Amino acid sequence: MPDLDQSTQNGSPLLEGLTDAQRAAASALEGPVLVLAAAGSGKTRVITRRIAYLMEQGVPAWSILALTFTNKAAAEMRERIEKVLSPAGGESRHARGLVVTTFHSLCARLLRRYAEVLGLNPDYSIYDTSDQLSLVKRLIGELDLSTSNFPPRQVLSVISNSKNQLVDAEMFAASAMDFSTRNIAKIFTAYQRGLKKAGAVDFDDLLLLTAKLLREHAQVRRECQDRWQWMMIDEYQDTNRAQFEIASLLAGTPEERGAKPNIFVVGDPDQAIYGWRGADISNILDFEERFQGARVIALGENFRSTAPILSAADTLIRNNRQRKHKDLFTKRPGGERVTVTLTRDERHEAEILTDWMRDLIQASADGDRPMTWNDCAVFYRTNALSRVVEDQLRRAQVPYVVVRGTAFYQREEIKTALAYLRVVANSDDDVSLLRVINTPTRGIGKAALGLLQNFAAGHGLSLFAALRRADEISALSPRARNSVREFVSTVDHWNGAGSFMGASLPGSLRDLAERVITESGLESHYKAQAAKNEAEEDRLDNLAELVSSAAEFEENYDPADDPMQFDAAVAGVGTDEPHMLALLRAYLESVALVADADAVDSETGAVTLMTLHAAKGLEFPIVGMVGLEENVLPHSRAHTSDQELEEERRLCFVGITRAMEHLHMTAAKYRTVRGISERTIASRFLEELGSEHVHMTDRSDSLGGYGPSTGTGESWEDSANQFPQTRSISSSARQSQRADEGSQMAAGLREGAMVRHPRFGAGKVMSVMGGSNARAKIDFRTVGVKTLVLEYARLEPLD
DNA sequence: GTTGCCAAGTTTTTT
DNA sequence: ACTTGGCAAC
Repeated sequence: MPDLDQSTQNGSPLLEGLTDAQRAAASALEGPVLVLAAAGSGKTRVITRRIAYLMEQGVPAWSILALTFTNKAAAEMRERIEKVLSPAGGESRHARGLVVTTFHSLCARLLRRYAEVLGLNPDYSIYDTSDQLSLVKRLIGELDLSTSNFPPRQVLSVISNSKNQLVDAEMFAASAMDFSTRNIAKIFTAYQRGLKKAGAVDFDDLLLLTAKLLREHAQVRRECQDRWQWMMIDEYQDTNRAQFEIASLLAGTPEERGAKPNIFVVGDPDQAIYGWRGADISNILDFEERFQGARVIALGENFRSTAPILSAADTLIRNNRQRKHKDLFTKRPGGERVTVTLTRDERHEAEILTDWMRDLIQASADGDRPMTWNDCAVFYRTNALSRVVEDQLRRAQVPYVVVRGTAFYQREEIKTALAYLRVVANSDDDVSLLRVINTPTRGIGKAALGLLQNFAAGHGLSLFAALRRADEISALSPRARNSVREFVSTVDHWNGAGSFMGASLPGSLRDLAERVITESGLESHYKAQAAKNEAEEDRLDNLAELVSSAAEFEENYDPADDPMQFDAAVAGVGTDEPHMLALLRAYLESVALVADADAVDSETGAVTLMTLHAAKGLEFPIVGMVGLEENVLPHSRAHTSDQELEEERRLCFVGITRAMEHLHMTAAKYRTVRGISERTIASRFLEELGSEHVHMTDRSDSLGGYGPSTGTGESWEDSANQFPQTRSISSSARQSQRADEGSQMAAGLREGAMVRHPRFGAGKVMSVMGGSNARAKIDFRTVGVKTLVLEYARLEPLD
């Protein structure tokens, strides 16, 4: 371990520009440190500088491990570190080997590396919610239980909670007493057996199995501890029990280390919003107990928001009882009050926010800092609320982007194509195989499939192994037998019968993806569909987009980036394995672990729309929040306990504290839920903002003539005096003026402009279509005209 | 074996 | 409102 010179540290240029508290945190190098960082207090800055500073002090990059919650946050942090290390730009040599990643990715890699120790297939698939669901449904059937007594979703949620508490199927079964719980335990056990047989793990297993691996295998633990001498965890308040255990095991004990472990965690209890996913705020309290002698540093000063926004947030969060109060303060003077508006209905709500943003942008045009749509964001509690806002923005021709990173991968055609690839990587993966075996239909229907599944179960085989022995099933019709034979040989053709050594193997991941899509018949299937139904045309584009995503991944793939390449000597494992398989595996892993928040792109020139959860960690000068109503925020499902209600309040707090300069919160008097318009009740959180820093307006009766008339409910009457009536000044006159500009910004592209695509090369923009899935028709020199979904197409403008 | 229609449940947030 | 799953007709 390098000798850290404590005396010179404050002189490092890397610590310049930090406040005293920030500097204290960034330069607290050794031993356990807990940083309680209030919203907007510069915690990312502290972590970034600290890592850079460690390296400057001679700590090798590869001995540092930084954990974040989203890939996006990890990528950003890495970028910022590289910037700090070499401000002039250019390759930074220092950062090589530095691991900045998410808990889940780290675990995925650890499990890959030590698969053998756990008796796990190293080519394991990662099951997402829908894969889990289809497995559990099948098992409930096989166990002769009914899905109405055991709703698969609920069963899965019990299983997930259990795993997050580090309780595996065995332990769960041991403590299951009543009838229902015992049956759930049966399903749990069967589920784990099913996963194991399929060579698959779910999201929770990634954590649970890693915790097990580290706990039970001292050798593995030692290897990891030797490698990572310095650990950092961001958003620590959102770690669950399993993550705490993993962090704890990686950090080690003073006895194991011969010194206090260097673990540095940063969190804010007021921003804990993942309790429902098993996150446990007591991890913050337990930190000092587990890591004796931990230093605790508080960052209180806010550098993000104006005073009124901050005061409103502070006033709100004081309503949480289970909380240690810490002052939020800013030295920034001035700032306008927070706007709260009661609107007629959800369309009116979206309209008002749109006008508001447009007016702010206009007003700033002549100032020293002109704003653009890029500076605006709209947050909502549930994804369903985005639609109306989208509609309104589209009508007003305002460019916008919906942050939903997982949406692409959940489309039917993409899921199917990926299922094919998963079968190529791991033919034991029954859930994926079942998805593709008759998609598109190839004559292996219910009857044939039943026989094959029986045969598999009877011989203890995976389904694919049963397919290979289809000839032994006499009941199978010759026709089906033929289809099966053909299917098996197609798959064999793709993966060299599982060995990836066959002569006809495709040379690249892109080729493989392309071949799978055509040779599986998916392409012609969707082509036929598209000919019948225009709405299906997207699917072909999406499949093409998947191929480019694979191509892009391949281009950026560097096996040396794998955090498990401990060093050339230790890495031994896997050096002579087929490159193609490693690549495919890494690709499938990367698509399995995308998060919604990963799709945030600050360069689009568009308003950003996202859930409050996805907004964590971000900031925008102009923020709108919709749906400040009871049963929306706080959500109707969060009314059963104080804990849930307080989490909703923190969620609201997170939204407010994203705003730097302007904040507008709205509530609709009537909201259409599942087709029917319902009277709403204003969110209790609005009152809890206090009145001093808030400007409330009731516009629910303005522009009358639409929606039900007032007077039926008491809900708004109670607080009527808080919403003084004002006349709405429509800015629609200004709308058309900026409309053209807006739609072009949506794409960031103009017709006739030249762009570069990672795969297709240079091309000319023929036309641009805005909206939620903005597309552009582009004429490429190499491949001709293609329609691309801008969100996924990584186009670069060329001038 | 495949296709198309109707009924029912459904979504709170996400790795 | 919108998707999903089950069932009957082709």
